[in-house]
Amino acid sequence: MSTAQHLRNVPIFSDLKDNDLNIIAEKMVSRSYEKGKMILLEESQGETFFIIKKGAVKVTRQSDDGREVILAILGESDFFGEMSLLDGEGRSANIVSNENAEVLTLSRSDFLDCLETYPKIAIALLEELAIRLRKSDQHIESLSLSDSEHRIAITLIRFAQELGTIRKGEVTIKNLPFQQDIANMAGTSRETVSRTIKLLEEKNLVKKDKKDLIIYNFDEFRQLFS
Amino acid sequence: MSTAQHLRNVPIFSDLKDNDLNIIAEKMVSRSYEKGKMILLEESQGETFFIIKKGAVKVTRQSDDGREVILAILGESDFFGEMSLLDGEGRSANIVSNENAEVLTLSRSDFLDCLETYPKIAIALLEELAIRLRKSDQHIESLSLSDSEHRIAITLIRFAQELGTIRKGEVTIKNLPFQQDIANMAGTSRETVSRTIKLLEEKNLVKKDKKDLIIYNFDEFRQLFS
DNA sequence: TATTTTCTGTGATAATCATCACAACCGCAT
DNA sequence: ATGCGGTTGTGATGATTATCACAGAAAATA
Repeated sequence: MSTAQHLRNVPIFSDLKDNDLNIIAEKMVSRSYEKGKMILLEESQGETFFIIKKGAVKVTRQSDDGREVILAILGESDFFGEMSLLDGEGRSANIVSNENAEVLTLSRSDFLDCLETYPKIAIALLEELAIRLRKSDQHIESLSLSDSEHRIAITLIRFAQELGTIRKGEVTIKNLPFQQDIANMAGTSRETVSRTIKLLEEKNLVKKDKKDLIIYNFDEFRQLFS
Repeated sequence: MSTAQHLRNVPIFSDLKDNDLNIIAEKMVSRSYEKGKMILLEESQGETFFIIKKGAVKVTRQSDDGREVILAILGESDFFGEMSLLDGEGRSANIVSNENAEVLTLSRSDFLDCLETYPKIAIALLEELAIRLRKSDQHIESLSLSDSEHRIAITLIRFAQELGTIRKGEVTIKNLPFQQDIANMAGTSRETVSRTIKLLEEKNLVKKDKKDLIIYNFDEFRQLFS
């Protein structure tokens, strides 16, 4: 698939004419990272905008004592790196490739040019940031007031919405992330994730199937936990 | 002070020429709310953009069982309401006036017109949203990995940065919010806030002075807790 | 000023959950 | 197959912190 075709799938570029898309596509450079590599380091200068062509990345923050908080997991056609380009601050999060990943990159100046040249991109980007803020707010709410069962359930709902496939009300999350990653998103411990998923299975709300997780009745599940 | 003069202090408008500022100012309507009134209700349709002229508001989310999470406290020259205007989703948070407050409002269509007409506003707004996302990320990190002492300290740091005045390394937070509000931001209980602040006093890190809180050495304090 | 309401301090108790420790399991390379 | 690194399941234990209960302080209202 051509670079322009990839861009077509990215919400912030999808409004553009083919012509303009090609112009931008030419400025982009493709790179790839193997699983577990750090793509962006906390505190380094932000000079690049990234779009995920293939694979997935974790957006994390790390505490002094080495514990990791996962802010989000991004997949194909998601983008990152825009924050420090926009506000000029250094990076505030690390980005680690979660699988082998291919990305398209755009330099700081080309990115900012885009915003000036195509106001539609700026507006689409505003929309996307608004959506992310909303998700952050929900995340904060869940961390603030729920017990671990709720927090884990809400994390599963997030995965279902982003990685899941629906079939008659039943959602299958293919390739559920490791318990440790779920724990780092839910603000709890790995062991508690293990015990809680078992509990949810005993309540007949979910079922594990090898690497996948099935939520029997997604609407009911959401009702119960959010 | 005229409406245009107020706008001048708002980051996203500060780049504009006087002329353009006046045009926008004319479209704005002033309203006031007494303390404790709900300005915006969760789940209602978002049709207005607000700028705080005077006073302060709480941005909150409420759980089914009535507990409240405070996402942010906004003060003069801050704005809100942009999120549902941008992504078209319903409100995701409540806004409650924390003191008697006066706001300037702009209708949905006037706001969107502004973005189209003045790309600078769109870019400045992007910057502001990036800053907010960064704060959210920090908030999420602190809720995920700290114990209550750290979470409360970090909440105090947030207040210091937004409401505090510095004097030779010593920050005074005038009119510290109620313990219950601090607890709702830090994701803990009111009693724990009481005990923790006492603890911080015993460690000679802070001092209460009537309604104010003094952090003796702000840099050291930040070092210790973030 | 008196009175009511709201906010704060503090003990006692119980619930939740992190942590440690280790066995079992899985996928993968030899 | 056999072994090995990474992942998961599960018990026991203790620490942290929420909750309840109420007294005292401060602020708002009459």
